[in-house]
Amino acid sequence: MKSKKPGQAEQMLYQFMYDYFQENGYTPSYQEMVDHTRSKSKSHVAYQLNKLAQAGWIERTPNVPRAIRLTKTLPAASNPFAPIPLVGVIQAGAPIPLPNSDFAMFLPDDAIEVGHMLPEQARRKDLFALRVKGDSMIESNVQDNDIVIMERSSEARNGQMVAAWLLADEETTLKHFYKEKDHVRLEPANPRYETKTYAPNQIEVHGRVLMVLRTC
Amino acid sequence: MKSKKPGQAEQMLYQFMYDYFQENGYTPSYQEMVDHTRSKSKSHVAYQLNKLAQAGWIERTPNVPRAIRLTKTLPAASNPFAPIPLVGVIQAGAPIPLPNSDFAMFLPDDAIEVGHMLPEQARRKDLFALRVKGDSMIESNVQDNDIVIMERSSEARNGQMVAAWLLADEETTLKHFYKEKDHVRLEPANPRYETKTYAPNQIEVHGRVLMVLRTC
DNA sequence: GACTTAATAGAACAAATTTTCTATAATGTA
DNA sequence: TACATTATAGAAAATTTGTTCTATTAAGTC
Repeated sequence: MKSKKPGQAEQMLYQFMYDYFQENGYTPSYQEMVDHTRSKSKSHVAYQLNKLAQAGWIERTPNVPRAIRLTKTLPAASNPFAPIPLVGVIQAGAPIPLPNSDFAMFLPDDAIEVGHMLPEQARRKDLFALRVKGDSMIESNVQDNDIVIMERSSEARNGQMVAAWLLADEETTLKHFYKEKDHVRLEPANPRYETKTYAPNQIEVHGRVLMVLRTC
Repeated sequence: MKSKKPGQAEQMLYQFMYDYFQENGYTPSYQEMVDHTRSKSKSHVAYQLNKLAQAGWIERTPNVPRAIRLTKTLPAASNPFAPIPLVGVIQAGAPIPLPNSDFAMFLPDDAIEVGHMLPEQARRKDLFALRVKGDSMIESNVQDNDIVIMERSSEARNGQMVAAWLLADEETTLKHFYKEKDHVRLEPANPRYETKTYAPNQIEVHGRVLMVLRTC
């Protein structure tokens, strides 16, 4: 398993593929790579792609045109205002399943989009946002329809507001987190809802709230 | 120009393409669509794709395999915690060009990611986030390295904090916006920086700040 | 019901794309 | 220097893929 880092040539190839994908929504063909990089043969492109694959930068499906997955994220060299889709709900009251995986109703003339952008940074975080449904956190200043910005994290300290995945119910819920001797307590901030406890292996913390965003 | 809405069959086809793309990073071939939808011929798939294209749901590049762009966003039917890359900087001090379009150094072992999610919502907004560089907004409680969550908007009211694109410099800057009789004033909140005025056609407002996020 | 239009298949075709193979230059190494 | 390894080309071959054409069925319409 010799997986050296890609050389400069491969990096440039990757950059080209990245920009191309950003621009077109699909990856370039080998010929196009030849036309836009220093490589002058498709076989050489294949050669370089093998290296990128070995290094874990890309994933390919053999024999399928334009089936390259770019796994390394690059800062957008193009329009920093490019919008990105934004979907998802989290339950703050009685938990309900979020992703309505059934067909039927999905069609989004009304898809919200959230552009985004952030640069490389020393202490990078893995952030995500959820729209809150339910009012169980109402006393923590989180209301129905708010958006919570969260840091992805599988751990939490007591008192923090977390997004927790309930294994048994296959649902996500937004609650205050308290770890006790042999169980985990998830406590809503609204006295109308009850506090529940779970075995530690019955919940997964997915992230903790960094900030609340009210889109009004 | 008869662009009726896609029927249920086309919608299902779109859903399949969407899920497929979500899963594989590239769109399916016509044959694969035949295999996974009710259509039993590639020509029929092409027929349906034409409708989707007419309706503005997809964009295709003729004669290019798997070159379908899905323009409608669907709620993620899968993992709502899927991370999304997050890149971009905005200048709050003396403007600097943001996207370092040059090659050389981009390679982001340190790409920040911001997962996201939001559902369909009545009053949907087009949001995006920027990392702030510079300290010109320091008195408005926006510091270097902060992230501002913004609403995309080409208009702004006086006093709002906006991301403005300076046409002459091809740079984006974060300032307070004031429209006056025949020019626009962009005012930093830090007295160490000067207020500048621009002809209305020399700046483009791209969005206004909804919220500040400190990732510390 | 007669007739026009839309929806659906199937097969043949033309085109684009990835692989493979062979060959040559460049580079490193003992 | 001799030798092995890595980089680079070129062209042919094998696949995969989108397109076109013809036919058949279903659906609307007067």
